[in-house]
Amino acid sequence: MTDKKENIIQAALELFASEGYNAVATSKIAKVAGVSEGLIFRHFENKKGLLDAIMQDAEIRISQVFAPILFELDPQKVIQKTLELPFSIEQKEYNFWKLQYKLKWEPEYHNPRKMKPVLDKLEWAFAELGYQNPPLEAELVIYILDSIAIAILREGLQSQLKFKSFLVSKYNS
Amino acid sequence: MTDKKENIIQAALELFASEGYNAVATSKIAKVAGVSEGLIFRHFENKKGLLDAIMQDAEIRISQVFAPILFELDPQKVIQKTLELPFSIEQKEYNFWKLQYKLKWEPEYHNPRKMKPVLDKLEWAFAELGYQNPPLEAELVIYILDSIAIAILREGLQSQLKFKSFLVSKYNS
Amino acid sequence: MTDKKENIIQAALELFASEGYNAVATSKIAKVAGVSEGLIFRHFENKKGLLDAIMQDAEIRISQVFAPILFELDPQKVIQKTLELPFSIEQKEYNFWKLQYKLKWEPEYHNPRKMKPVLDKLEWAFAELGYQNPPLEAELVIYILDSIAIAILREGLQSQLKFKSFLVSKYNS
Amino acid sequence: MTDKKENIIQAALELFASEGYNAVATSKIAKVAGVSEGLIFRHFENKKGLLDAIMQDAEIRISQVFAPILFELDPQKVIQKTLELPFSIEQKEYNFWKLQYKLKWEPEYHNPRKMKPVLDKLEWAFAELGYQNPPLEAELVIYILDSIAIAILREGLQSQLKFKSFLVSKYNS
DNA sequence: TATGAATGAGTATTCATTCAT
DNA sequence: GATGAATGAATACTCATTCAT
Repeated sequence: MTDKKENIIQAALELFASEGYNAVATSKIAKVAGVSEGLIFRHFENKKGLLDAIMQDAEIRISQVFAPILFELDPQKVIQKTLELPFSIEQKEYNFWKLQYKLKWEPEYHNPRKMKPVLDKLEWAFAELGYQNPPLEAELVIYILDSIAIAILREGLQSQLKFKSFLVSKYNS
Repeated sequence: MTDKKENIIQAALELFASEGYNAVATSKIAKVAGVSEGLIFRHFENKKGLLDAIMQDAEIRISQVFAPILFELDPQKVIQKTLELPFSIEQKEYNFWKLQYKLKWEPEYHNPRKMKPVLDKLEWAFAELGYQNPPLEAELVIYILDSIAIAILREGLQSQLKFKSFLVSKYNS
Repeated sequence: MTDKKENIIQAALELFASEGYNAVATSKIAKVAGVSEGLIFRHFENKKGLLDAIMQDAEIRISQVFAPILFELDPQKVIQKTLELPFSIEQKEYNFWKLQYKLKWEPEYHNPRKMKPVLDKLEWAFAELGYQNPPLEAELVIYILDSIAIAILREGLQSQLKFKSFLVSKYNS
Repeated sequence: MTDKKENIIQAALELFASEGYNAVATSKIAKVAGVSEGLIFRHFENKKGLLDAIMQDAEIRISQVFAPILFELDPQKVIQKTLELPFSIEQKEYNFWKLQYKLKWEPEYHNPRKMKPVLDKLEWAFAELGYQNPPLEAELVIYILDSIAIAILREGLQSQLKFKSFLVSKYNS
């Protein structure tokens, strides 16, 4: 990928995340990316195509984040690693995740499939540990983590750190 | 409030909730409301003023939803009533709540103060019941309920009903 | 004329004079006049009708200003009284005169007929006093006075007072 | 400057001069200029920015008109050349000058500084020729010329030609 | 690949005017 | 006479997109 194309994607990610897809003009993306407006449309079919490209990148990044959990064989550690997920988001990835969460409201971009492997693994872990209702326990953990992730993205990591050990001990049988 | 002003608010609420504030043209609001576009600006200073009016109404509605919890004196019932909140959202209020959750990403409209009374009451309840960390328990419940509410708004009540008894029994000491 | 109608005319005169006819919204006139916007259109056919009414009033006021000159029999005094005209505009009439001068650019409102009597009288005076080219002398005086009046309206009387005696002595044979 | 940008300026100058800044819609400017309305706002920040661009061009044009007077060394000729100014306005520059005079009523655009050099030169000329009150004589000449220029712009050169020799002989000591 | 001028449909907003009360 | 809600056409301005270079 050329430098400029990458610039466009970075600028768009930043702007879409902070101001929202609709609120960002392609002219602004071009300015922030330091390229001509026309170039956006040479690299991407249209504005939506640019968003799609960003979201496609996402799938890969997300699966990389999940990999260590999926390869984990100790059920207790599966749960612990999952619980630690939101606390390990790097600052430079905030925009990326903000956009993911904002777009959850657009049916087109909300595909729960992305979480399915983690959900399954969690379910397996809870089953292994003898929990009564593994599927719901697993889903609940995801819910909790979503809310914490959103809070971190909005208010910063510090504000939520208190939950880290709290949750870990809560799920330590 | 005149009929037409109310029409505008209803149309705007519906459209803002489903398509997002920025994505909705005032001309569309007018058409859906069955009024002239100009009337929107006689009643509200500008498009944002219309959103503000909607969100101001919200504060009242929200406090009405919370009232029964705040007046509850039995700690166990406080928790139970709170847990039941998302499952009792009426269909006709979906738009209203969708908008609330979507706008959480706009700092201007996300004021956690709205939840503070419930949070305090929950904390009190957990303390009464001898939980080790009442503040975090309380906040965690809110997080869970937020996620469930969002899921209900997106996928319907049916998809989440399974959580109702699951949560109630989980918090039944 | 009712109070409110008069209010409208006063407000319109003030606003038209200071901001220009096109730049003033009828809603603003109504607000300044302290009446409903609808009332403007009950009293005047439309916005232009309001301007016309103002300009019709003008004709009368202007002829009153000119009367003392037209009745003067001493040619020297005719000239002197004319020269003193712009210096005797009362502050509260500034808006009125500003509007007159601004509208000179609209052919519809610039009618040189208004000045004709004064011009004729001046011409007669210059002829009486043996000037070589009375018509041009007369017209020149009007030109000078117009420029001075405009300067006074724009910058205040003080800035132009120096011209008063200068002109009087210049035309004192 | 591209062709189209120049077209816009020409169309705007023409329309602003004849109908007034506020009375001209940007859509009309675009139509007369033969460009899309959007282009106006690519080249100029907004409607006022277009006016500003026109008025900036003006400063240059005006100083070019004044140059021959400022370089003149014979005081008598300084006066004569000044007196001839309004009679030498070319027809194709009428719009330009109309706009200058119309905008004199907007404090933002009326800057007397533009005339200062000519005024100073005139004052010097009158002093050289032994006039009693050179500053006022100079200012008076400018006043007369303004009125004549306005009359020419409104009624055509023919109507005012009679003043040319009249004034020249008046100021020929 | 990259630019930047240009477009045309669309956007929020204003405004003169109407009308029921 | 007077109000104020309501309209619809117009206005300044924006934006995604195209295209010649």
